[in-house]
Amino acid sequence: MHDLLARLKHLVRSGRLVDAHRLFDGMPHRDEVSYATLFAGHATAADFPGAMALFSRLRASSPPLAAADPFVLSLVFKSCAAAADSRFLPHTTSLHAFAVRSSAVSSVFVATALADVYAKSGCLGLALKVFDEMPHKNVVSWTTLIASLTRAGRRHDALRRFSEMRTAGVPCDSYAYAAALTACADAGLLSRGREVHALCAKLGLDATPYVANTLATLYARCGDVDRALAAVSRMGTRDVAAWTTVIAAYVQTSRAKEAIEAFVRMLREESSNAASPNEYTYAAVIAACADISCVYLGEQLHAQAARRGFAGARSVANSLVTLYAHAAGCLSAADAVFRESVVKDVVSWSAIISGYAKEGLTEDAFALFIEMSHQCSSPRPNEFTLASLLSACATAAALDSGRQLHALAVAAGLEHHAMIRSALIDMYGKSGSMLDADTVFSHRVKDDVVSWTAMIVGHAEHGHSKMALELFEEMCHVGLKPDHVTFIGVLSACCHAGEVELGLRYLNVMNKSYSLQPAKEHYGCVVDLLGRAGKINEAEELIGKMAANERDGVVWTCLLRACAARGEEETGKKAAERAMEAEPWGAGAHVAMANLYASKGLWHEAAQERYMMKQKGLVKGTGWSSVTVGGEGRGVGVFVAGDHTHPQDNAIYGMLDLIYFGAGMTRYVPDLGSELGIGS
DNA sequence: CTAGGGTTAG
Repeated sequence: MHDLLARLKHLVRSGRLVDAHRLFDGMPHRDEVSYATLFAGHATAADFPGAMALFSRLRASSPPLAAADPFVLSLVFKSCAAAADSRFLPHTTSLHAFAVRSSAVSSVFVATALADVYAKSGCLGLALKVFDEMPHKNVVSWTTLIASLTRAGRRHDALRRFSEMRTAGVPCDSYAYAAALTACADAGLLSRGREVHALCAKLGLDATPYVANTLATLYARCGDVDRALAAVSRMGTRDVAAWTTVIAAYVQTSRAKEAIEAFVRMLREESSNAASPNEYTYAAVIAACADISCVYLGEQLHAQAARRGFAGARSVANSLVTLYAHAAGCLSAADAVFRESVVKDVVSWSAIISGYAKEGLTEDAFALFIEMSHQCSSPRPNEFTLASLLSACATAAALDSGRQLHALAVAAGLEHHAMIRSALIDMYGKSGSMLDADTVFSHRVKDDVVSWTAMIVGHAEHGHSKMALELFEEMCHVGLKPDHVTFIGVLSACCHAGEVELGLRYLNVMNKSYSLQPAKEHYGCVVDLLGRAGKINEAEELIGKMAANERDGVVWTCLLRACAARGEEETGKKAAERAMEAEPWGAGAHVAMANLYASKGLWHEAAQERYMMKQKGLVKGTGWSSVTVGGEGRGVGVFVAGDHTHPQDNAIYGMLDLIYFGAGMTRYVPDLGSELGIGS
């Protein structure tokens, strides 16, 4: 008999549940112990239906066995908690009732496991009730309570319970410290975390793998990579989680290169220290690739993860969708990974939605959102989902849809979220309603740089340059540090207002006072500003100050446009050449040159540019046509009609329509409107 | 034979 039980234990431990059942069925006698052993197998397999079937069998057994056995019940609950499926809630309720009737709840094991089930099924209220009714709580019960509160986002309550537990004199173990540290890490409470760190260091528990990893997570989330690495090095050998924590720490602090290097080192030491990357590791390192849009390496990691059988894991799939959705021109790859992934959560949906939103494919983004809402176990949209959709509305200037999303955000209780607030301001600003943007902005706590920036950009885009600049000064006055996006707004406000001196000063301030290195976008604004003011030489000089690899098609096209406006043929030609070098696929330089020639009445040269575009295959689509219109200062020279590749240009089509109608001309459908010198 | 913990993606 003992021999059979030992064999059963062995089979369960090695995960051979089917063999274990066969042995179990063949046993001459089955008692609570053999049942419990088998239940443990169902628990590790997260097989609640199997556990329930076995439980029914136990209750019907003859001679009768004690179904209320604490060993048995705690394992049934454990398998339910591991399955983490809210559909099992009715079963949990009846098992709870059974446990109460049979007084099994008085077992600290049963009650703790039951509370854990409720917490993991999203019924924190019921879980807390079970906890509070427990006559004796031990360190495991307290830890479960603390972890449940943390998972539900109630970190401060979790830490209160941690203090309560210590006051009650329950000695903490490494699990308890890890739970408290997780609460600190999630809430970003560095000082509280350091206190807990000191407590467990006194007991020497900071070297246990779980605690060390939690400490590393805490410090990494607070931006202190050095402390995170120090925490990990306290443990004997780095396990997978430790490596992953380190890699993730680099990713979270925007150090993608170091993250990738750490991963490479891990692979190199793989054979000697037996720590192989798992799905979380791949998810983290692919996220690093996504951050720096390194699709090439990301694809290799994709292949490697697939070979090792991790590509199907939800975390890896989500990282891959993010990688491909984030990089230009890989949306179909993102879509393929998304469609292939079996289990989709709110992160998967949000990632793919943001991919379509970023490409300006507003309708597809909304179609996906609707598809997500129609899923049978539809994930509730969260701040990431709504923010992506709001940015899609912003690019499409879709005010009505934006308003509906605003209502949705209010209904979901997300309107106060910083991410949502700034997305709303941006959407209202880009959709033409600064009044609504201002309402969102002024009714909330003004401590968020992104919201201020969205307001500044909004005012700048509306031509309210003075307001934009006043807002910027106010923002600095209240002690907020502008970032590089803020300066794009500031500089474009100067550009719209024609404030040459001011623009140059801000470009300088950016570097001197805020130690922000101006990027090509900033130079682009000022080049445009100088060009519009007719200071073509200064504009050219400024381009000379940029790093060579920063000089993209946009700055050259800015200069070219300025030349076109002033009829500066020589510099214009030079700029056009550079623009074509930087963006051989772009048609803008040809269009601008055609405009330049058209404005001088050089119709033949203008036509020549059009012909070159056709030669280069830059004009796609059927039935393309081009029309040359005589100048008269109406602003429009040459335009080309082709297929729409940039739906965000819709606003520009609209503006051009107006101009054309105003000039008594017929409507047209161009895709290169932005190159016609209209807009910024 | 029983209950709790760390690593990930938008």
